[in-house]
Amino acid sequence: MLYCNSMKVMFKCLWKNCGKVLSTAAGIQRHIRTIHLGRNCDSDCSDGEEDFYYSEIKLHTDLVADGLSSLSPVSPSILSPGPPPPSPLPSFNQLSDSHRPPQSSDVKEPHAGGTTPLSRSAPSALYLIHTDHAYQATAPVSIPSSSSNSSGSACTSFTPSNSSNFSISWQSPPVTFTGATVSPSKSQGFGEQRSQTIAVLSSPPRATTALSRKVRGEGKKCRKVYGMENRDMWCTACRWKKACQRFTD
DNA sequence: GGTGCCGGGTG
DNA sequence: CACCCGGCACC
Ligand SMILES: [Zn+2]
Repeated sequence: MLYCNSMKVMFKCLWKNCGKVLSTAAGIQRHIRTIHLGRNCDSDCSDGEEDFYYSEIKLHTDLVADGLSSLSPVSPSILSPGPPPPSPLPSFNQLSDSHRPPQSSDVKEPHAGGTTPLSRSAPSALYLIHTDHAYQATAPVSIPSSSSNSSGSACTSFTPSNSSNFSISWQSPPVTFTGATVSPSKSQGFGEQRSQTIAVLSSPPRATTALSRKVRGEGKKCRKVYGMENRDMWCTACRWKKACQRFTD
């Protein structure tokens, strides 16, 4: 067994890019009420909604310097409603801001080469890094050059309208290989080359799942947080079955 | 089977 | 545009 004498409980805001960490539950609740929910209630008019927007994290005070490997976010709905332990512990908010490799200047991740499948297993280790938008842009930025226009404009103008979000959405190309060019002429005569073992031989079974479909986000989204019965509390994107825009992880 | 969400549909 | 849903990959 470990001698985990010194353990600390913090509360992390789950709102979009906030990531604020406070040491008391009352503090994070007030933060969420005033900042995100926009309520100017004085103290205790909590209808419990702000409980959805933060999570409790435990961390050892020893390992906090380098490890940060023992952080287990648990749902705050079961935490004791009693008064939180009075331990201010300030200046702990952005602990992981200077923890990035100095190489990535603009791009989200270094992401070597184009053809490496980048089999990233056990992603929970770097979940705590909490980059601003470490999300979408898991695909190489090389235009697949399919359907090249007749005019020879080689340089692909990207039109960097807003540097906020550009979605490449590298979908797998339509590989519906049906054997040969189906000729719809019904009077083919007699040679109806019916079946010649239509085995789609050019479709790898595991077509790099990391790239094909954006590797679904980790954290809970509105649907799981609020539940089906509270659907009107979801964000609009979740209601329309689009990518959640409240809990972007 | 539940969940996140892309693509496509409707007004 | 807002809004909804089928279907799919992922747990
Ligand atoms: Zn949402």
